[in-house]
Amino acid sequence: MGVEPVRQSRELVSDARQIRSRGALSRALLELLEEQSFDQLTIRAITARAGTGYATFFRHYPDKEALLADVASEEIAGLLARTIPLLHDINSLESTRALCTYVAAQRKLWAALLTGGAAGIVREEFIRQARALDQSVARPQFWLPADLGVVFGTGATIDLLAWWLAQDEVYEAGAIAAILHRMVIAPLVGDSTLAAGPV
Amino acid sequence: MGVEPVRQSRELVSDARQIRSRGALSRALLELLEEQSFDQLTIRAITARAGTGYATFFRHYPDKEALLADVASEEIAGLLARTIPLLHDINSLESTRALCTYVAAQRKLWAALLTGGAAGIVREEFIRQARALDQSVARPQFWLPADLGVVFGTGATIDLLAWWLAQDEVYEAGAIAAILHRMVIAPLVGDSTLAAGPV
Amino acid sequence: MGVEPVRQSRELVSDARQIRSRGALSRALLELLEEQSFDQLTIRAITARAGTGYATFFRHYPDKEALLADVASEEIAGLLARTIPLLHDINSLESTRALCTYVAAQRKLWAALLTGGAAGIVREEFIRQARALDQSVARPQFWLPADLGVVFGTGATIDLLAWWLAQDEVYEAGAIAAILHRMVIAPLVGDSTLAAGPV
Amino acid sequence: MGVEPVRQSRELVSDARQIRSRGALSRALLELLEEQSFDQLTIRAITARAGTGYATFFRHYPDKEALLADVASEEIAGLLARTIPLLHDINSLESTRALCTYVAAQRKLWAALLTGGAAGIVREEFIRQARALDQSVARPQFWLPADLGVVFGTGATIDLLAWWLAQDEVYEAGAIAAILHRMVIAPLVGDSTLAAGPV
DNA sequence: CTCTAATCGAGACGGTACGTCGCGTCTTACG
DNA sequence: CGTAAGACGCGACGTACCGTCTCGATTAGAG
Repeated sequence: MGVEPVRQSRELVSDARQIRSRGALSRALLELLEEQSFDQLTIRAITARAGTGYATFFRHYPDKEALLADVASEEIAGLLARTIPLLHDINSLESTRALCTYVAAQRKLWAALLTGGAAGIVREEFIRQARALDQSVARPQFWLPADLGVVFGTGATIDLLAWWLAQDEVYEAGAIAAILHRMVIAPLVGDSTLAAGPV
Repeated sequence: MGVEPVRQSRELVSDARQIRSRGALSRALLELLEEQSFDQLTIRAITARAGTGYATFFRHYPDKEALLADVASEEIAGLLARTIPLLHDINSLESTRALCTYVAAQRKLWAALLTGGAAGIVREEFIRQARALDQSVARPQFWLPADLGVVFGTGATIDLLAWWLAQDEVYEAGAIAAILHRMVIAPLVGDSTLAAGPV
Repeated sequence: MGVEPVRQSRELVSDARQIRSRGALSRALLELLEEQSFDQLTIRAITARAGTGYATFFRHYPDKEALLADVASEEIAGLLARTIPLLHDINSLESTRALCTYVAAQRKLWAALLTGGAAGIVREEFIRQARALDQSVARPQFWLPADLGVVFGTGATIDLLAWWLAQDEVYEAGAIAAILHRMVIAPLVGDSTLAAGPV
Repeated sequence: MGVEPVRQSRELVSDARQIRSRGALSRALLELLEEQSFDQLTIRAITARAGTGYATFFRHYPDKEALLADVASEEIAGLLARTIPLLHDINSLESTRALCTYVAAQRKLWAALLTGGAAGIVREEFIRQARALDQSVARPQFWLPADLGVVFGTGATIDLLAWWLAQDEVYEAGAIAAILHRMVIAPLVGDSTLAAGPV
């Protein structure tokens, strides 16, 4: 009877109506996150903003968190995949600059995710995913516990990017990359030359 | 009628019963935060755990957040007061060690606040208070925006302490202080000797 | 677009598929009425039982009630046409026996209608139709309001038949006819001989 | 937490607020039953009419049926207690008249219960309760199955009373009692004199 | 025997009532 | 007569079913 199992993945949906509904809900969520915190955000408010029926929400997602995950999870994975390698690159400063440029290219999305009402949740999801990756890749220093390295590196990077995206006067990606590298990446990889030198 | 204006501050309370109720509620909150997230914590659960009447809660606090603030706000201010000066001390490593020792002395409280269900809120409150302090004191480097310095320094310190308190095998305060200094404090104050050298 | 006007009457349908769908829905309704009440019966359950698509239901009937009416209305009219004349027959006992024999011949159908989950609705439809007939035919006694005679006669007859059909050990049609005649028909037509005498 | 067990019985309630709420809900139910059927009656509509909050309904009754039972169950038992003895009284006509007078005295209540939207349910509850009573008391005739006697007697009596209460021009209790006695009671007890004679 | 239009299944959708839960206010009965 | 216990109005929750709608995929029956 009232089965209607929730579709798991975004791409497996072909029906045009479903695509429309999901798009509307995602857009509504990002819009509302600019105004209020994720916790005090109502599913009713999301569906109202999206222009869909209330029950339609549950035909796609079991709860608010699932919608956020659908919006953010892959983006987070994508960004993480570009962050972890920073620690091994020969020229880590150049790579850091590439990372910032990538974020700047999707500035609107990342501003919503990192400075909006879901910032805390997105931040935790970042760290959760980072910890789940093979930690051996993230062990740059013998005196630093690997897990702490991951938590510190990921958290500090997110904080720095979030601060950047929250500014009205836009710093250039290069400037932020320099700071990010000097404050976070270099201490992790032990790149003393750059860490100590001028920018 | 049902006027009963809520008492604003903790010290203005003299009645023995009020002190008892507030203590019970605070203790109940900290206990419950070890089990579940702050958001999904109900006032009914807090009062049940505290052994007080449901309505009694509202005679002391307007809502959950107020109770948390009452428990955490001053502690946060106290810890912050010990953190900011790190950036100006001649011997910042020594000061960092003092900070970690202080936290270790109140390990139970800080574990509840920094690793429990309210961790996110407490973290944000830390940063909020830090930003509100005179930022001039926190400008160690010309190439680093002052506000970003505060956000980065505070956030990274909290993350590091939270990670430490979440470990079962207890690292010594000195070891953590060394890491904290090398990863966060030194880069902020430009203490290149320590930052670059081995530990 | 979605015009597809609902067919009003049963006989105007020629397409084999429509006949099949309607038959399946009718059968499903009667089956389900043996298990639960008409009210708590959902259209989804009917179509599932019938093996038809959900929307197909609405291509034939505007709502649940219409399906029930399609199944029951003509049967009710047919039975009523055999009941009313009882009141004028010379030999009313013989006619009553004929009525019961007729019901027994369609026992399965009438058991579903009179003892199943739609019993109340079918009963009211009986009385509604009986009242709509010319009431002059039903005025056997000067001291009895005609409308009351119809209501009493129809209602009591239905109740008696329903009780009969609900019994596991099957009373013979003749025995029920005797009781029906003695308790309902005779008092209505003033047949004092039979009403007062022993059976 | 959300315990608040529903109070079972009407009299065990002492709190003035509960009494007020229950009264308002009962009154609202009876009012609305004059306008529409019980099934299509919404709990929201009942609470709206009663002027209470929606959730308050469930603090007193688990569902619509329970409210109806609270309103009707004892009244039904009371009326039944006056109906069954009719079959044994020496002077059954006199007793029948007393029954009708009793109903007339509470005309408003019984009109709501027997002619309103819950008529079918109330009727079934009448028969259910009657069947549950010791059936030996209701066996007046050897040729009539006891259970059928109960069903017929109760059902026919209710129908007759319902018809009476539905009339605008009010028949006198005595006139209805005469008809009820002649059509239902006399045939059941075999009182041939009255059944055949004039009124 | 084909081909065209009616009918079908499947099920997403906007609605709305359900019954539950927690909030914060206000009343009551009890100690 | 002050306080705990808890009833209340409110509103969001997640579920179920309604009746409408759009999709192809058959499949009948007219030509």
